[in-house]
This record gives sequence, structure tokens and C-alpha cells, in this order.
Amino acid sequence: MKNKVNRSGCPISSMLDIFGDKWSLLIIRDMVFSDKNTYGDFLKSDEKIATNILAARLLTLEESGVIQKLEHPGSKAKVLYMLTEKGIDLLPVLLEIQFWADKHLTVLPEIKVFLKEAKKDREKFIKTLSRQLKGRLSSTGNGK
Amino acid sequence: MKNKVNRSGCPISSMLDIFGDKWSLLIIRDMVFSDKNTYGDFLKSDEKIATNILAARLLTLEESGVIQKLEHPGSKAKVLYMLTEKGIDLLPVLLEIQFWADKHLTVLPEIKVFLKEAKKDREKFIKTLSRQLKGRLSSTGNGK
DNA sequence: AAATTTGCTTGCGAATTGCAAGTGCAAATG
DNA sequence: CATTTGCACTTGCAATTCGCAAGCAAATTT
Repeated sequence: MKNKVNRSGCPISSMLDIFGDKWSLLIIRDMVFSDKNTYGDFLKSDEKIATNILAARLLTLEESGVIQKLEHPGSKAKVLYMLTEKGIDLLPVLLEIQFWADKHLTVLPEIKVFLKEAKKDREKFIKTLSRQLKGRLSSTGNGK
Repeated sequence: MKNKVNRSGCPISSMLDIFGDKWSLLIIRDMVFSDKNTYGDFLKSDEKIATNILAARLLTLEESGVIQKLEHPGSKAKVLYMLTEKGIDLLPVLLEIQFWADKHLTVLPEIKVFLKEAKKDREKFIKTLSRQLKGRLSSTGNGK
């Protein structure tokens, strides 16, 4: 859980020191909303991240303590990437980004339906999904 | 209000197409929380943005419709940068980022106090500050 | 045993970043 | 009213980062 830069004491700036690029948050998105958890999974996402960029981002995300590498239960050739609690706690940020995009950008109808649902009871949605994600966490022996 | 890229139909990805760098959100932060509204104001912020980068970001933010350029009431030499409604609506995103940072990163005590206050009644805080920001908007003749 | 999958690493040209200096107009100053 | 200062940028250029393509070793499948 390394702390590299830190342009200022501002929390937004500090958050951007980790996530201020076009890819890092998408990896978290895939883990939160699409249950992706291997290198190959992330490579396959719609935005087509380059393999070297993916490797670099996974490393910094791990160094920042938002994800962790674990041995994959199904195969030694695979690596299991999991969110830490720090990573799971980004869910409200991801949700608000989507609510904003839903209002001000072009969003696919299927996603609009999902967001409408999530917005209906925001707190409960966050609590339920967070619990679910943190549940998986504790079953790895790394839960708090 | 230009639409340049669009890596996928995902709302998070689309938001990152605009804000996926280390500077854009900081400009919005300065406008929302520090009442900054001139080129010089933004240059002076703690993170020391380079002048060419600032000019480039202001342009894309304007093209994305989150800020607008207006003539400065006090001086012709100055330019007044203002948030649009689209920009003001980023407040919940900025808040959640800060709540996350408050929990998981190192944050200055004064800011922790501010965030504690904001969190106490999140909805009211957002409504009040949004109204305030949108109020300024309508006094420029560009309010909806 | 050979082919394929998986998680990377390496090379390299292209694009972006960031520092420093410069430019043109407006406003303040002497 | 001539000159300096302030303001909002632009330009040049070196350094870093990005992104495509290829390569690679270990594990797994056929």
C-alpha cells in the first residue's frame, strides 16, 4: 500500500493521484459491477485497454491498496484480483458518476433502467452491494 | 458543447472521456468550493497546473459544456469562467470522492471538519450549495 | 508431446505533458 | 501620454506516457 506522489493535501487531488487517468476507474467498475477478476477479464472489456497499460494500472492500484492479488482457486495459471475494502468503498463515487452521466450524457437505455433502480433507494443499493462485495472479501481470509 | 471521443456506451467511461486526467476535476473543484473564476485564479492553486495545460483543459471543459466563458464584469482584460448546470451537477461526485478520501487517505484536519459537516446532512448540503451556484448562473442571463 | 491459455514484458513510434519563454491587449502608474 | 504591469493565453521543446504489436515463460488443455 504505497504512497507515491501527493500533489497537495486536497482529498480530490489525492484521489486523482491514484485515479486520474482514463483506465483505473474502469478496472474498478469491472470488478464492482461485472464480477471481473482476472487479467484476461479486464482485457476483454469494451474500451479495449492495452495489455501493458493494464499491467501498469493493476500494479498501481495494488500499491494504492484498492485491489489485491490472490491465488486463483480454479487454476495456478490465473491470478485472482479482488477489491479491498478501500476499493469497495468507491461504489458511491461510481454511482454518482453514473447518475451524473445519466442526466448529462448519452447513456444506453438498459443502463438507464439499472440506474433508475439504483437511484430509487440509493442507500439500500449501496449497502446491499457493498455487503455482497465485502462478503467475498472475508471468505479469502483477508476480510477485516 | 462538442462530443469528441466515446470509447463505449458506459457512463463511467464517457465521464472519464471528459474528466479522465489529473487536472480537469481540480478546475471544477476550484469553481465549486473556492469561488475561483479566472485563468489566474486557477493558475494559483496548490497543485501548480502548467499554463498550457490549463488553457487546453478550459477549452475541453467548455466544449464539453461543463463550464462557459463570459465577459468579466470588472475588467475587459479578464475572462469569467462559470460552471454550467452540467458542471454544478458534479457536486455529488466531488463530495463522494472527498468522503472516500476522508476515510481512506490522508486528509487535512480542517477539511475533515468540513466533510463531517457536509456528511451530516448530505442532501441538504448539496441542495443548498447547488442552489447557490445555480443562482449565480441565472444572474448572467444564461440560467435556464 | 504439441498446441493453447494466461499473465505478463519489451520495443518503439506517436501523442501528451510540463517547463520556460514569449505575445498581444487592457489597465494601472508615473 | 508614455511606460510598466497584469492578464490570458501561445509557442518551442525536452521528457514522460500511451498504445499497438510482438514476444515469452509457466500452466493447462488436447
